[in-house]
Amino acid sequence: MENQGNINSIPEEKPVLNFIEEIIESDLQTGKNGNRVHTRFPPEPNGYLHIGHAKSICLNFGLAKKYHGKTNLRFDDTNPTKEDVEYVDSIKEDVRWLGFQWDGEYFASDYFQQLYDWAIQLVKDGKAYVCDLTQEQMSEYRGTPTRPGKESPYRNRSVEENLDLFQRMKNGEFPDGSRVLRAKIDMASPNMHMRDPIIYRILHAHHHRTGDQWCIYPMYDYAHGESDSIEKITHSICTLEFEVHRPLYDWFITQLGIHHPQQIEFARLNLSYTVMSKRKLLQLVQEKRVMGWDDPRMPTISGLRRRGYTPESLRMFAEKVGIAKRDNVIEVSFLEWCIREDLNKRAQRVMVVQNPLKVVITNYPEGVEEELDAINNPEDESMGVRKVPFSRELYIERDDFMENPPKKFFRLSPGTEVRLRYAYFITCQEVIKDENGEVVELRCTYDPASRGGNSPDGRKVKSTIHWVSAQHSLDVEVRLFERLFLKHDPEETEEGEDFRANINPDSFTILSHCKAEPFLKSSKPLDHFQFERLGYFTTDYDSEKENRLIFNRTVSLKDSFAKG
RNA sequence: UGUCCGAUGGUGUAAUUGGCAACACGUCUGUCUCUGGAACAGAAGAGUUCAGGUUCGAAACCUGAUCGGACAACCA
Repeated sequence: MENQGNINSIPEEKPVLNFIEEIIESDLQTGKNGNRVHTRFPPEPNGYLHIGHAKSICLNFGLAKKYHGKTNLRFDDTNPTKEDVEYVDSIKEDVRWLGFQWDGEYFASDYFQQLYDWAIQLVKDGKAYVCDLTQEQMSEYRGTPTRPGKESPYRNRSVEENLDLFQRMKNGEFPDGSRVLRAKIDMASPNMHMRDPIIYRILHAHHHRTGDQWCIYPMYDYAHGESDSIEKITHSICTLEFEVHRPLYDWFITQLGIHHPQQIEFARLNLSYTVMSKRKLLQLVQEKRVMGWDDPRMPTISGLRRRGYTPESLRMFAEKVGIAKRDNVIEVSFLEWCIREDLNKRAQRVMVVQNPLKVVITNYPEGVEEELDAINNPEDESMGVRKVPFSRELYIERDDFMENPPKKFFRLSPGTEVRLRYAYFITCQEVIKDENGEVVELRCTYDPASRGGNSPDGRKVKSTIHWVSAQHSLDVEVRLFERLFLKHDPEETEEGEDFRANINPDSFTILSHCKAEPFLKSSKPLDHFQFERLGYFTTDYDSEKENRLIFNRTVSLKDSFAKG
């Protein structure tokens, strides 16, 4: 680097702007919205939020924060047949948990009256009409992307007739599906969405907020832009598939002559090996193939939370994947890197043995116990130390012993000396087996002078292993989850393959013979730990319900899913 | 046989709008450590989908192609 060493020539840190920030900054410069930035996060309450929504949440709230603006939370509840209050509650909880606080909280249903009045205005202006075509006829008349559509025979009804019919639609005089209100635009438009799109449909359905007050409901395209406009949103950010809808978004607002937010599209998040379709996730829940929306295998925010992901890690992930218009597929390993990065700095270390092997220290006095100091987090001294009990009988990890070790194996084997972390050097003297030849116990000797983990003679050991004192140990249950859809990369899923193939309520590994430090007794749901050498774990909600300690593995210490 | 979008190391995003293609993750090498694929130090890796054109100069502008995506729900 030519600038090295010369402090004066170090270039100023250039802020890296994504294309949306560029639009906002340019609007700010021209004073387009009176220097206001107002975004919104507009989920439909028809399911739980997933990691893809997290990207959108971080974007919208992040932008508002960066430009000292505001962000609304708006529920796009225009289809009562799919929506429910359970979902609005979960959405609020998830957004809050992610660390964001919205300025306004609204529902599209708050605007039903205004939307209706505007529809009347469109009818009066001759820009909307009631159409009696059946669904089949309408799709026939609509044409195809390569062939223009043709006009509905009802297209030229008089304003009076339209007004009358629309009011009677509203009054519940017609059955579902019998008529719709359509915008009068252009049946020959190359953009299918401009071929006289439907504005209102008849739906005699109970709405979770407005009850039975309405039996006609606005379509997304009609309700969304207007809702943005009512809330004086400046930048309406959505995903790429709505790009084709933008002309329609603009059309309604222009016809109505109301505040005009700018719709900006960005590429949605795709995660390798992960199914993110709400419809499919709902299917898993309904078929009870998972414990619920918050099953630790689910890519939902609540599932990730229960699995031990932190808001910080998700925010870091969202920031690092960036914002662009190009389709992308992010490796799940990258998400896992983010959570390791975060947890490495803050997770309390604790020794847990997943597959215990008994070790007896033959030269350690019986009936004696002592407490040794263990560091809570080598990455963060301020987390302090704790006491770990030590006694004559211990458990170590079965994998940490090999009777006939290969060359690179430095852990315990007959005759070798290793360090018990924070404790003593021990040497394996004898291997005890059962009648099947299985190793059931090790007899070792310890060096009393190596207390704390170092020998005064400066002798080195090749390895340090973790352990727990048998009599003090806690029995805990550990759940190991795979990624949700291990073999199904959305890119590679073959046609006809069932994405639910290996998802079952109990299709994860439960280790029920784990031995842990007594320290864990006080752990509460969603506490984060690093079980030394084994990975990051979090206490499951079920611990309280079932009155025993259950831990979910958030992620292993290493990337066991590395490409290959 | 339509319209609209997009294409930059293995991955994801940049490139002050025409001026030496940068950052992060991953990969590799080394050091260190009382867990560790942690930490620390270093290296390799793209000439920007292709073919033309404009220009002193193109990832960027123009033309044509190729590949990928979106759009034909009374869903959002």
